Formats: sequence, structure tokens, C-alpha cells
Amino acid sequence: MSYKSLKGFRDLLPEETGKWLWMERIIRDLMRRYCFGELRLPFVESTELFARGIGEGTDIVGKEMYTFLDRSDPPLSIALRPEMTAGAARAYVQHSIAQQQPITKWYYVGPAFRYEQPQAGRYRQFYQFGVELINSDRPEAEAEVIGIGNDLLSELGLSNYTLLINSLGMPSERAEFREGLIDFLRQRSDRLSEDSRRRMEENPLRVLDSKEESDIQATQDAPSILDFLGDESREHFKRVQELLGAAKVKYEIAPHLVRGLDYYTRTVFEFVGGDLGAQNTLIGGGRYDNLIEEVGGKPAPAIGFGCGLDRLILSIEAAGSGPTTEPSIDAYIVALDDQARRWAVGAATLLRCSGANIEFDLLGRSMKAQMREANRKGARNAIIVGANELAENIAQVKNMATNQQQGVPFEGLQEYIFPER
RNA sequence: GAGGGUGUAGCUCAGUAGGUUAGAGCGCCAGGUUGUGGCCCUGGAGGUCGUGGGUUCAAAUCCCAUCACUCUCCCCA
Repeated sequence: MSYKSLKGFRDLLPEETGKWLWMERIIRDLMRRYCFGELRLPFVESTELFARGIGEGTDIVGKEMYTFLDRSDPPLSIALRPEMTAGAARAYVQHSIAQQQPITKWYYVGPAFRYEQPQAGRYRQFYQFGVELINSDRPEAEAEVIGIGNDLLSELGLSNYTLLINSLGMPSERAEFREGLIDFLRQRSDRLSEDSRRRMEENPLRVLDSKEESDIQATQDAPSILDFLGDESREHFKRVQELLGAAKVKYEIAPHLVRGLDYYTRTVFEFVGGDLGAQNTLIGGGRYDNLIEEVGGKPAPAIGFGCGLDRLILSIEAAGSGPTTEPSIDAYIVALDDQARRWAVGAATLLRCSGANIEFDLLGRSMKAQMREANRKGARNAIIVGANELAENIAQVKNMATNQQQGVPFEGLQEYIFPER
């Protein structure tokens, strides 16, 4: 085999795309009911947009972006999008959406790219569904967005998941907490893992999210971000919890939940799946009240989430969920000679125009082979036409399940195979 | 960037005290049926045993290197 897809990139063959179409249909139907509009963004943006939007210090920007120089003069640094929120914020500002509508509800579905070691549920080209709700600072916005995530998972037939929520406060509150946390961590740095000692200075919040047993032990009585929230942030978080209760959404408060993007403020949340191993974040999101301003717009509070569709597919498979009906073939036309094949081409066109799913042999195979193919494909009927049928204008139609076969006049085929529905 | 595991037919895998033409199941093709699928029977196509080198009379099998895939850590969806 001379060519292979690149590491972390893969083909989705028709065998699998059925599941994807099913999932995407559920997503789009859900978004219709929540009255969100679909946004389609470029796959490529200026590198700077992501650096500014996501944060220079994050791993995503620091070491996982696919960046290239284009052919302009001087060359422009561009990047494959590592997520879609920055692009959505850019679009919001570029099109002056704030001037046109008081609140904006967008969703998107599509690929994003990160240069990482692939592993289960993680690829270099991965697929995300996400929502962005822009220009509301109200806790109802949290309830709306989190509710979408909850509804989505349940409509996909998943039940083995947990919603974790936390508040990171506003930047000033987080800075204060950060100081306190660094003090705490320094005192017990000897008990921390090597990774955590490194992270302690650059991103101390992440230490709390460590999976190392020693780190978990050492940080059990670490200060909680929740104790550093000001009145407004505290009240906001409390109200979010009330509203989730009103929406009957089950959640757990997770003071250790931090998330890796710089732009989050106040509420952050994750839906984690039970049976996915390390890559178990199905949906991750939060409020980002400063991002719009960061990319050049007038300040606008916002909240959203990203949802990993590759992982959703894994969960769907693990849960035994998925589409129940496969597209069926209404009839397979079995043509016995060249005359009959000519007839079949015309008949197939007519039947297909009426809405029926029709297949016929494209390899010039024997009748036996055509019948075998009709059976294998699960066709409901075989329309058999040879010289005799052409002479009488009557096709032999065999019901593949019952074995019953009868003559059907050509002009009655459409009605027989595909009655008006 | 760090650490495990695995590479034999399209797919899932047998085959290692080195020994003739490398096997099975599934799938695919054809025949058994003159104009009728499934089940059954028979036959067939399909393999540089990941790649390169070494040891040996002889390597899928032993040694070295290398690549790919996969899982885990980091990080995230």
C-alpha cells in the first residue's frame, strides 16, 4: 500500500457514516427546538486570532496548532482551527451582530485540528458540535446551554455520564485564588508529582485536576476557588444551580474542575462519560465574558460548549444505542440481457423519481449473481425482466422475504413497489 | 516529549524447542440450477509473514535496527 492517511487522520466509510448522520440529525433537530441557528466557519483563520482568543500559554496554542505560512507577501501565518469558539467570536464582531440583535444563539458542527498524539477518542482531525450564546450575562444562559448538552446526551440514548460544574470567578478573583493556591502548593511541593511541580508555577489550577494519586492526596485540603468568589460571582453560581434544579438537570459541584482554555470566566462545566477511559470529556464548556472584547468587539458576555463527536460515537457504541433502521432497498432490478438492461435503466430512473430506493447490476453479471446481490443488500423485491417480460410488458416481481412472485404490468410497477405515502 | 502492547490473506486470527508448496473462519468469485437469492456441497482468486540487515545448509519463527498502528501519561473535545 503506497499511500496511507496521515497519523491522527482517518476515513469514515459508509458503514460508519450512518451512525454519524443519525447523530447529526438529532443534533440539528435539537438545535431547531432550542432556536439556535447554524454557523459555518472557515477551517482556517489567522494564527493570531487563536493565539489571542484561546491564550498564548495554553497547550492548544503553544504546541498543538497546525500553523502554516501562506503565499502572500509578506507571508501570513494561518492555522487550521483547533476549536471553533474563537472563530465564532470573530464572526460575531466582523459582522456587527451586536448591532443587529440583542442576543445571538449559534451552533456549529464540523472538524477541528490539533497536532497531538492520537489515542482512543482523540484524533488530529476531530469533529465538534458546539453552541455559543452571546450577549447574556444571566444565569438563565447557563441553564439554556447546559440543558442542551443534557438533552443531547439523553436523546442519543446515553445515560452513563455525569455533569460537573464549577465557578472560576472573574479574573480578579481567580488571580487572588491563584496566589493562595501557589502558596499552598509550594508548602507541599515535595509531595507533588514531577509534572505538577512544573505546572505549579505556570498553571497552578491544573494541579488540582491531576490524575496522579500522590497529587490527589496532597491537594485534598487545598483551598477552594469557591471560597474566593466575590458576592456577585457567588450569587451567580448559586442561581445557576437553582436553575439547573428547575430544569431537572443533575449535576455535581467540582471545585477542582478548571479546564484548559484561558478565556473562561465564572461558570465552567463538563459532561464526562463513564466508559471512555482517559478521553472521557464528552462536552466541555463555560462562560467567556471577556472573549468578544479580546478579539476586538465591544464587550459582550457569552457562554458555550464544545462537544466531541468522535467520543460521542464511541459512547453511543458502548451504550448499544444508534440508528435502529437502515436505509432499505425497495427493489433490485434483475435484468437478463442487454435489451432488458436498457429497459432497467429507464425503469430505475422512473421508480427513483417516485421516491423508491432502487438498485440494479452494473457489472453485467449473471442472473444468479444479481439475485444473490439483491438478497445480500436486503432488497425487499427483485424485479426480474428478460425477453419474455419485455414481450408482454409485464415484470416478474419477487418478494424476497415471502418468496411470492407475480407478474406486474410495467405501468403498475411504481404503485406496486412504492405506493404513494 | 515519556512509557507499555501489537504487526501473518480484504477482515478476525492460528502457526515459535528454525525444516518441503504458510493455514483456518468470515468475506469475495465461479460451479452444482436450462430464467430465481438465502442453507448446503465443490472449486477458485487473494500473502514481499510491516521494512531493512544479521546468524544459519535452512528464518513467519533467533538477533539488531527501523517504521507503522495501538494504549497510557501530559493536554483536551
